[in-house]
Order: sequence, then C-alpha cells, then structure tokens
Amino acid sequence: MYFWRNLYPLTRSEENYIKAIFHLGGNASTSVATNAIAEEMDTKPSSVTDMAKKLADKGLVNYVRYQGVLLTEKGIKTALGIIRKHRLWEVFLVKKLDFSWDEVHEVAEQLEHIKSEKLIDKIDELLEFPKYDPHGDPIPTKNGEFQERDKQLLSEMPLSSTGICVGVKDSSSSFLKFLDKNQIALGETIQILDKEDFDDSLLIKIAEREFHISHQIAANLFVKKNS
Amino acid sequence: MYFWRNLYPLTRSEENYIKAIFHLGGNASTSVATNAIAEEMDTKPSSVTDMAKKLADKGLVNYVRYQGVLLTEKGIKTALGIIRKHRLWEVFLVKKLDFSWDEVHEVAEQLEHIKSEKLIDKIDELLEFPKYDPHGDPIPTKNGEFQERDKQLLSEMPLSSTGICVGVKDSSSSFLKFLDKNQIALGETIQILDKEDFDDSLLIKIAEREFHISHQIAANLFVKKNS
DNA sequence: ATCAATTTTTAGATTTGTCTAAATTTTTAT
DNA sequence: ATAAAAATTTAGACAAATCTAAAAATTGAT
Ligand SMILES: [Mn+2]
Ligand SMILES: [Mn+2]
Ligand SMILES: [Mn+2]
Ligand SMILES: [Mn+2]
Repeated sequence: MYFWRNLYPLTRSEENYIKAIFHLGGNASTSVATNAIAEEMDTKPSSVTDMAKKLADKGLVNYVRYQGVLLTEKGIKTALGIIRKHRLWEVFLVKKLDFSWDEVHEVAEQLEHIKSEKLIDKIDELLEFPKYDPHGDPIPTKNGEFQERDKQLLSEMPLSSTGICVGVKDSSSSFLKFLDKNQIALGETIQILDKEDFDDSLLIKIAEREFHISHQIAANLFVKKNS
Repeated sequence: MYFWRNLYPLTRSEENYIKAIFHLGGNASTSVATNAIAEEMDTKPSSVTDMAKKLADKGLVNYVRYQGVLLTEKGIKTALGIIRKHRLWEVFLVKKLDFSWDEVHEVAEQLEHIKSEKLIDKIDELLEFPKYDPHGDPIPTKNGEFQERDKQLLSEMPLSSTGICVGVKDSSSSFLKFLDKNQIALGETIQILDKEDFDDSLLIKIAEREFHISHQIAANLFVKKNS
C-alpha cells in the first residue's frame, strides 16, 4: 500500500531539518532559503532541496521551487515538540545528573529524538514543569504553547541601566565556559557602569565585582531590563 | 581516506545485531546460525549475511561462510555495553519515572543507543548502582563484569520446595501484566504445594495466598532456591 | 553414497540520505 | 536592459540497510 507509506513517524533527519527551519524563522511569513538551511545543518544545498520536497509531501512545509520553505501548522507543532524534548532533557541533565550547561547540548541532540510521549511528560513532571532550559530558552508546553521571554542583548542596554541576566545567545561550550570562569550566571543582576566608544567594550558590575567585557561578550548575553 | 571509514561509532543497526547475537549465545564457543539471527531480529537471512560481513570487517564477530558468527572479545565488550545501557534505562524508567515493568522495554530499546559514557554512568550513580533490572536480569558493570544469577525455572523445582522469585524468562507485556494481576512480584517467596501430573500445572503459595498456575507460567518464572 | 530438504549466500533491486557537477533560475550591478 | 554573480535545482552517483528470487553449500535420511 504505497500511498500512505512512511508518513509517520518522522526520521531523525527529517526532525533535524524541521528544527533547523524553525530556528531560522520558518514559522514566520518570509520563507527560509535553501542555502541558509544547508549552512545551519552543515550539508549541501542539493540535499536540502531533496528534503524540502519530502517534507512538503508530508505536509510539514510549504515549498516553492527557488523560493525556499515555510513550516505549516503541522510543521510548527512538530518543531515545538522536538524543541520541548531537547530543552527538557537539557534541564534533566543539569538538575538531576549534574552536567554543566556547556555539556548538555550534544547529548540532548540525541535524546530529543526518543519517541515516547509518556517519557517526556514524566521527565517534565520529575523536573516540576520548568519554564526555561539551562541557557534561558523557553520550553514549549505539552500543548505547544511557547512564549519568548522579554529580553534584550546586554550590548543594547543604555549606560548605567541594570538588568537580570536571563539567557545566552551563543551556547557554544567556549562561551559558556568563559561565563563560568567569570562567575556570570543566569539570575545575576548586571549593571552597566561604563561604555568604551573605541571598541564598544563595557565595564559592568555583577555580584559586587566590577570588570570589563568585550562587545562580543555583551552581544551574546540576554538580560531582562529592571522595570 | 577510505581505509578507516566508518569504523566507529557503530550504527544503531550494527548495535542491534551485536546484541541479538549475544542473546543467542554468540559469546560461547558454538557459533550462531544466520537463520537464528534473522528470526531474532525479524529480518531475512540475506540481510544477516550482509551484516555478518560488515561486523566481521569491524572485528566484532568471526564469520565463516555457511557457518554463522561468533562474537570476538571486542564484540562481547560491545554487547555488554549495550545491555548495560538497556537495563540501566529500564531501572531508571521504573524507579524514577514510575513506569511499570511491562512498559519499559520498548523505550529502553531506543535509549540504549544514546552515545554518552558520562550519561549512562551518571544514571548508574543516580540509581545507586543497581545490580538487576526490573525483570531480574543482571546489569553489567562499567568494566564489563557480568554475573548471571544463580536461578532456576519454577517449573523445574521439586515438590514442596520454596524459593524466592527473582526474574522472568518471558518479558512480554501480557505475561508481566498477568503477574501484576496475580500479585506475583520479584522478591516474593513461592512454595510449591502440589504438581498436577496431567498438565504439569502447579499449586503454589505466595504471600499467604494459594492458587494454581499453568506449566507455561511456571516455565517463565525464575526462582532462587532457598539454601 | 546419493539425493532431497534445509540453510546460506549471491545477484540484483529499492529506499533514505547524502554528495558532486552541471544546468537553470533569480538577483544584483552596471 | 543586459550581463555577471549568486542561489537553487536537476542529474547521476554512492553507501547503508533492507528485500526477493535464484544459486550454491551443507545436512540428514535412506
Ligand atoms: Mn541545546
Ligand atoms: Mn538549550
Ligand atoms: Mn528490555
Ligand atoms: Mn529487562
């Protein structure tokens, strides 16, 4: 019966593409370019084209030749399901198994593909329904509700304002290790004491300590402005 | 560089074959037949032949045409690693997430392929280094030590002897649910009160209750004889 | 020892996911 | 408006894992 062959479940590769498209903004209204997906997934554009057709067949994306893809409702639901699993597993690894926040991503990349609704709901319950992952990213609920946090980059905050550190833009191990080394953790209050015009570096105060950080650091730290 | 292409890590399929071969006694001295593997894995013998060659190339089995396969030292190590993961995840699901023992196998089949030594060692630690899985099967240590339990089938115990229920031979959901329904759990003491010659059924006493069980039930329950 | 039954392997396809190289379409710059 | 550049798709290939059908080897029964 070839008609409804292999519609479900999704393969690991299909799931990874869906997630990548979501991260590139494929839930909005302007479509995501083939090359952008190829870069994000570290594959070739021709492979992306092949997959775009397959995902379109399955009703997960709308695909127009030479114009890229957009997630359908179903595609968005799917993406949120995978992201939910990824982030819950990250919380699990940190809270229950003492992983540090720079080690969890790689393992979560594997765990996010485990197929068991009961499993992830039980993990959610065990963790007492966390709202954010270790990097400050919001965790979609079981019903696919998903709220981006009110946040802005530290580099965009005005001089002498204060805010609470709520997330990172770059989750690379090297950046996270840098933050650990300098005792910059989520939840800390940061005050901008000075800005250097020459290189946009900042003098900040955090937990009674004052020090300089480069623009590159500030441009990868999210803070919530104190209201 | 095609010489050392794809030696590691093992694919999910390769891991499943290794595990199946181990379960069929591939660590002993008489080799495992192609057909037996095909049956165990629910594939065709021709597929098994293909895989046997691949595993032999990787040094995991010794394969002689028309004579089946035997695990090498390396193959045995690999099998024990996968079995360790499978059983630890089963314990985790039961102890930490309140799964019942008849639901865990399917999910553990997926989780056993997650590649992270740290992850499984941390799970082991969280569970306080359990020796047996929910079905009474022994869990290999990190170093691959593996001790089969001293046990025998209830059906082979002599009349009026008593023993402690320590495991199941059949882990099918229907059998496990039957045991739950009749409150036969691992750790309980069972006494054989009577044997029926006609159909080999038994009258047993367990937790102050007496009742009849068929030979088929008794032939799938492991007990440890009281010394 | 012979021959039939059984087991196992080979040959040739198929599906999924990937690649390279060439062709095509779209975009951008003049 | 045209041409060059960039993006995208197509065509054709390959590796992994599977299958079916046919061939070959082994086993077992007389
Ligand atoms: Mn991550
Ligand atoms: Mn994260
Ligand atoms: Mn199991
Ligand atoms: Mn088990």
